[in-house]
Amino acid sequence: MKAGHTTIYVTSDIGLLGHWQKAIGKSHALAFSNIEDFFQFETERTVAVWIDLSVPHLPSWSDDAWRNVMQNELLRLVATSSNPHDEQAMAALDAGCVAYCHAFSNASTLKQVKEVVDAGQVWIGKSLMQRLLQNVNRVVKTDRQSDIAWQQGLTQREIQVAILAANGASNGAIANQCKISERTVKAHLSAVFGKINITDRLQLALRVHGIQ
Amino acid sequence: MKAGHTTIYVTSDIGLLGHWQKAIGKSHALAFSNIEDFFQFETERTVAVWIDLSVPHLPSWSDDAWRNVMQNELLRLVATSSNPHDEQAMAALDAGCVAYCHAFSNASTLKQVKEVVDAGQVWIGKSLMQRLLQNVNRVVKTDRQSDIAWQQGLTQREIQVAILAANGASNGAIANQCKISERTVKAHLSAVFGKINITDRLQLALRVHGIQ
DNA sequence: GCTGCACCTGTACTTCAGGACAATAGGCAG
DNA sequence: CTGCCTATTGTCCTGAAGTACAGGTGCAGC
Repeated sequence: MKAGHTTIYVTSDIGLLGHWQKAIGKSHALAFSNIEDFFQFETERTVAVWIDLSVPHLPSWSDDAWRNVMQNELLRLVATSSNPHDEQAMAALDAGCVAYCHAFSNASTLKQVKEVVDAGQVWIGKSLMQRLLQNVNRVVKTDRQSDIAWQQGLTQREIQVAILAANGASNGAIANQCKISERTVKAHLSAVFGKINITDRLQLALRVHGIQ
Repeated sequence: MKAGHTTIYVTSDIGLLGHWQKAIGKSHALAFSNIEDFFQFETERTVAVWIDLSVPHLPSWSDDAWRNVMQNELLRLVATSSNPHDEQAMAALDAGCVAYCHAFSNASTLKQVKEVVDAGQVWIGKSLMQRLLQNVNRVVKTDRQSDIAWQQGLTQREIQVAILAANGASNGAIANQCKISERTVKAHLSAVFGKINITDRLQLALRVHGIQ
């Protein structure tokens, strides 16, 4: 096995350190038991940094200490947690970490993470990936769903008129656009109001645009 | 090197097939040059399927053919593209693929993808990861920004009244809640309308809630 | 002390939204 | 054929929204 990058382990858990050294490697590796020591560290070559997020006095990801670390092109951070959950993972990755995994993952998984990180890529688990994709979809789907939820039971014409009204068009403007009389517009809107149980076009706008 | 899972290559590009066979392996591997043949395939053991998204007649991800494939626990799909971009990647991953990479990635990268997939994890590149995280953040950040943009130049009271009005409260209701007269509510709203150059509370609602 | 600003209130008026009551016409299923 | 639904339009009326004009208070800065 080739030397790979220098590795730094940051943990105050002596058992975890042993686990890492066994799985990932001991040579070319440094170990820090507190985060301040790591922040002092300087390097001239690429370094993979394995951080146990349980380490004491870990600053917030928005802290300046992290900003400096993340701006250093030579440092690649691997966040690990003994109690992993998606929020923590997303925060870590968003801050700039290139991997997130269970601190006590089995040796082959840890080795794999190391290889992926050494190759300049990122590593995340399956469940986290699904979570991320869900978020992407939610942006689209919530929009799409609120475009259809309120329409239940409405006729095509009613929907058309409702959308225009919900976007700020006056009855007269809607009448012009739909080539019908203003009276008819009122009729359609009244029908809509009754069906979805509201009383005016502002409520309609809130429904149509998915507010409340 | 251990046998790993069976591998299936789906591509009509003979050069790509050679590249894959060289990088990932030829033994325990099948090759299909068209997608229909793959859809016919049945297995009793876990199979990693490398799909060249340039293959002809590739159905949409929402197609029933894919639904069957994705529901099969034994099949792990690796999507590859000769012209990769984030939209395609997200669509593929969302559909259920467990990896997405450049079809002609170098041998070590392809091998790494294989290992990650064999380990039951997912593999994505760095830029795509950042894209996913951006989406997560956008959900929060856009909401927050549209909460302040329209407030420029308004007094505290005006903002308070505007928010209530934008959420559907009548002038009378706002008056009660703010312990002021209905006339004053009108005055505040008129001031707001003038300052942000609109004419009625529905426009206000659209602005406040970041529509248009 | 004057000035500007935020905040508050009143009367009067115009405009528009929405409800009540009513009617006509075409399409479609039983 | 008849009842039901959709779409259309009409008039009358009420009430809310918004504007115009006019005026009150308290507070901070010059």
